[in-house]
Amino acid sequence: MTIKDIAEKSGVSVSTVSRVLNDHPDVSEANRARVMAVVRELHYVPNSSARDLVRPQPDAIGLVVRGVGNPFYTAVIRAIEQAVRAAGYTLVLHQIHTEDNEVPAAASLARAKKLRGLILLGGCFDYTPERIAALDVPFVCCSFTNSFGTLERTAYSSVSIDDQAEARRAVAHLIERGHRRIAILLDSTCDHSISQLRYRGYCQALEEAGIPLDRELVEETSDFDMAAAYSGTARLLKRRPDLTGLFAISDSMAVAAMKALHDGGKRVPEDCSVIAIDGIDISAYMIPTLTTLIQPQEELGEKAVRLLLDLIEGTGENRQLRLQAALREGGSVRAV
Amino acid sequence: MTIKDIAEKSGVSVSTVSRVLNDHPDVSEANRARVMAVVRELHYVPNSSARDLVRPQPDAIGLVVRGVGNPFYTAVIRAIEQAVRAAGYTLVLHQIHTEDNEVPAAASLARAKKLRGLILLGGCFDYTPERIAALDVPFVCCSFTNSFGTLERTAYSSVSIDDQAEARRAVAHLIERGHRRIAILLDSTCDHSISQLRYRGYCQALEEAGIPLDRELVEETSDFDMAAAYSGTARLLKRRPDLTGLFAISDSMAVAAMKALHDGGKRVPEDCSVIAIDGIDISAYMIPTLTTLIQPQEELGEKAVRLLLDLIEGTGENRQLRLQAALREGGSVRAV
DNA sequence: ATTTTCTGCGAAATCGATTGCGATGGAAAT
DNA sequence: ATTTCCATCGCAATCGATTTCGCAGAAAAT
Repeated sequence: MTIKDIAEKSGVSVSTVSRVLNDHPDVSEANRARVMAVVRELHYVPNSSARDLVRPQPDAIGLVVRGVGNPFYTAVIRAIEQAVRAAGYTLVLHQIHTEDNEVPAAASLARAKKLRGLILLGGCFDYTPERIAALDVPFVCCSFTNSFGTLERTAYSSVSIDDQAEARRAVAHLIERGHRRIAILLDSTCDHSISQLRYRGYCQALEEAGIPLDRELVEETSDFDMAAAYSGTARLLKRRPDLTGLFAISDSMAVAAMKALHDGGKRVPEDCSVIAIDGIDISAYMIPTLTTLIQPQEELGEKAVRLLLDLIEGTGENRQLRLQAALREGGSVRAV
Repeated sequence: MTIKDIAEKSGVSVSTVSRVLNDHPDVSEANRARVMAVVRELHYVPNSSARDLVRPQPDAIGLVVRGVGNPFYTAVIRAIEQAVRAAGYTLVLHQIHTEDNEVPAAASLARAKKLRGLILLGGCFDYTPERIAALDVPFVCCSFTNSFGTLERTAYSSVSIDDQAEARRAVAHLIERGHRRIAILLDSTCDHSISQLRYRGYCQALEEAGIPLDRELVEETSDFDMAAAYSGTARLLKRRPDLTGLFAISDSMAVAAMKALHDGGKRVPEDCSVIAIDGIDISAYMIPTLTTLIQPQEELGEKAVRLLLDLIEGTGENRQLRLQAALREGGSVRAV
């Protein structure tokens, strides 16, 4: 059903129908009513492709998220959505899974929806410069590590915390309180990922304190979910029951770890301290409250949007922002 | 920049360019290379509106979620996405906020993206039949209560648990274990919502057990978040320190409540038992493990998609599915 | 009564692609 | 030397809307 059908059935020209549909003044009340009646009767909806062809489409930007499941992203997404809306854009959200490669997804998304720009949230960014160029759309990475390493800073925009530095800070926090046998819980779902950066921070903190790296204290789960974190911690505990501190690379992993410690007979923080990075809402309600480095989730989202808008409307210059996390001292860490 | 520009710059007709772009065989290697070179050089991307005008666009269905923040929806969304993809459709995700009215949002979404159908997830559905008709697109409600009451069962498709019955079951679980002073923690962000249905179930269970309703044991938080649940529980505790059981209408509220109980000097479950509904992942990692009625999250999503596909491709008949929740007995409930 | 001003309306151009069909040319077959 | 065939390519129609422009005819001004 097209506008022509409406025109015929209501005895006017397509122009008039179009005018009615777009609230143009140049149409009589009688015709307007007649056309509207037909439109309603036939449940006619204008073809948006045809419409967009003539009228420039409303500006939209896309958000590609890997694993909406992670509660950490929730607040970020919310902030992004608000900022995007405030700037007069529409947000199209696209979820991808870990198995997928997000480049094609992002590209097809951008193509299909005529997006002005893209925000890539939560994933790893190990693309070659060629693949980035192939995207051919302004984009910014949010909490999105580029571990490919070969990219210059001007190759893309990004906003995130300094993963390595913050991880170092978290581990140093434990070391300062006398811990020496500190385990790390990380996940290896994505090579060269945030996990790797935080692992480097862990190593760095140990090194600075003169503590040799003990591979037995490194537990790498195969999956980025709580069940894996739980069983990983259980294995860790069996291997090294003498550990006194645990650094989890995410709050949700820390939560699962605390449960595993508890079930394994370890009290937190009396027997083992736990620290993490993220600052998801629910971690404040753990018993004891999780000590963690809170990422500025709202700010991450807002800044990401700002960077993207700069790219789209402004200078078009790539920038890389590193925000600071804030330590929340809960009850999960104790000096030994 | 249009296909015509590409054609001119590479010295061929638009047809040839189009053929190159669409991998048609009827084009020489020389031309193909030349055109591709120009395309890359100019970073040309075909206008999808124009393309869609000629070629029918891939089928997409939309998912309108109120508050992606709620971790309960995560698994549902994942299941929906998978099912949608498996059926050969694309999923467009649209987040809305509690302040917004989701009807216009959904309608504009459907219109703008030419969606074949809509899934409304997690919200309340108090629309009049007229407003539903105005949507004019196949849709199904998933975990989406219709409390308007005036709608016949054939007016729309839906899938959810039987909120009232499951709430009754949860509260009965406490009553069977000897509890009589059972509080309920609910939220009133949305009138006539899931919260209301679960409240009815609470009342029903009490009534069946001959326990009079005590308004002091009913705590209605103003916001659907954990902070509100925490302070609500604190108020509750101050008002009625003699309570022995607590029914939270969601897992995340239960988590906050457990923290408030703990901070208020009540041990769970020794002093107060806690039960909830939802079954979010993290609730299994609480200490003690939260006793809850687990909603079949994957099944909810899968069934929702199935119902929608029936509407789109099949009989077009509206159906209403009620799935069963499964009791998980954690450590948060104890007999008195 | 004639001219001028509006109001409404329709014909047709336009947006940027895809594609059927016919034309062209050279290679192969006769 | 014709004829046939096949591989390429371009013309033009088409998709479904919006919008400019000009033309009617009624209303207002002269």
